[in-house]
Amino acid sequence: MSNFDVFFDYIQKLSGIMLSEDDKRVFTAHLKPKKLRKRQYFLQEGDVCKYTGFIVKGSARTFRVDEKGHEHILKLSLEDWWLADFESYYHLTPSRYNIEALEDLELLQITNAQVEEFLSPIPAFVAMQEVIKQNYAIANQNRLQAAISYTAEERYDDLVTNYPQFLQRFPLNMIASYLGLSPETLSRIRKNALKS
Amino acid sequence: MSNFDVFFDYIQKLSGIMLSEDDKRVFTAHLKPKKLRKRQYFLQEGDVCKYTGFIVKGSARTFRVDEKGHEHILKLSLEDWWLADFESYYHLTPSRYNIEALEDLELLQITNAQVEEFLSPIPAFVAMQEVIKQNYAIANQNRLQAAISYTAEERYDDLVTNYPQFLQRFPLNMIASYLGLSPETLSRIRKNALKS
DNA sequence: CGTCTATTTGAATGTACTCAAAAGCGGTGG
DNA sequence: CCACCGCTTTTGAGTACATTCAAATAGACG
Repeated sequence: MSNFDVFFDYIQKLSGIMLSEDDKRVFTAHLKPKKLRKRQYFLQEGDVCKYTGFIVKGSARTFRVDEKGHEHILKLSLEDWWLADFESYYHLTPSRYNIEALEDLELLQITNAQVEEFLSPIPAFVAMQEVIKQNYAIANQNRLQAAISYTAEERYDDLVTNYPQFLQRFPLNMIASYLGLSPETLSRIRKNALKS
Repeated sequence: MSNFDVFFDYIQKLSGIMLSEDDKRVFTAHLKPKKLRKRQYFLQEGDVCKYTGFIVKGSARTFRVDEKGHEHILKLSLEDWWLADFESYYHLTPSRYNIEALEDLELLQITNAQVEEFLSPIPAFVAMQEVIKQNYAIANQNRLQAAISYTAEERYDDLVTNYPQFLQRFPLNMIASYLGLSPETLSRIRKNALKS
């Protein structure tokens, strides 16, 4: 199955609308396949995030570096997600974030201008966008809720329940940063969790 | 200026599209004015959030009660925001949140089904929704970033800078909960801030 | 096998929390 | 108009949880 077939499946499933051959030709004409090797950067702090990329294969992290030089992971991304700093992407402002491939990445990427011009006329694409934005808003709200009112241990349990695949795919120090914890604290939480 | 005029101004400004008299008639026909007194609930935990309400006047808080009986404020809302638990609203599932008026509220409310049927054909409304969802996603991402990687003091400074109106309108114990802090800690942070 | 990185463990520190109580403030009724 | 009541905010003391720093162990990769 080609990269585009993966994408066609995804959009049809999410939108509930079948794509015509014409639709598919529009996508193949404008979505640009791109490969990144592990540790390569999709976006660097200070640059404008011109593209959003659909992840066909691989994984990435979006992180910020604070004044003390500590990295904080805001987002971990896997297959079937769109990769971008959306603030920078929509507003075309310099990004405060870095996006780095954690595994070799295969993307289908496109600019917002191209989306507006070529993809927005396709109903399945518009419907897909709706669903994505809804899911994204809900997921963020839940994570925010967890960050504000849960203890470190509850946040970890939440991750184990809701995103078990993260533990398969990402090293623990990345998970720790994603949860807003030091690696040592996560290690101790996991040790305790074994007992119960 | 009537409640609807406030809304018409808002939607025209956000969408960049003028409303026709026909458009306005659709809105007045389907957006239902609703008043809530201070301390009344717009939504109770366990209920489905059937309506979203445009806030013409007043303020509200969205909060969760944990097992220990502690309240955690997820969102503080003022004029020109839409009030709802969007997870419950879109999926029609029971909500985990309560939404309570902190000041007398004047709303224009509507169900998602009505939006789909009557409002979605109006281009200005669709454009407005786009902008709102984008802003909401960006704001949530920034807050998440702050919650994960900022200290309590940095989060407070952030609020002072980005949402100074919150300090005018909400009591400090609400602000504390919104920042994920105990009221005592916020009090001490503010005392320290005076020195510098 | 050796090097580099990730993970775990230990000890000391720090930040924010809890509990308790005092002070401040606003509204209400006498 | 003032006294009282309820609620918010502040202050103090002790505690808990997570962090930092340092070092040891374990794993992955060439």
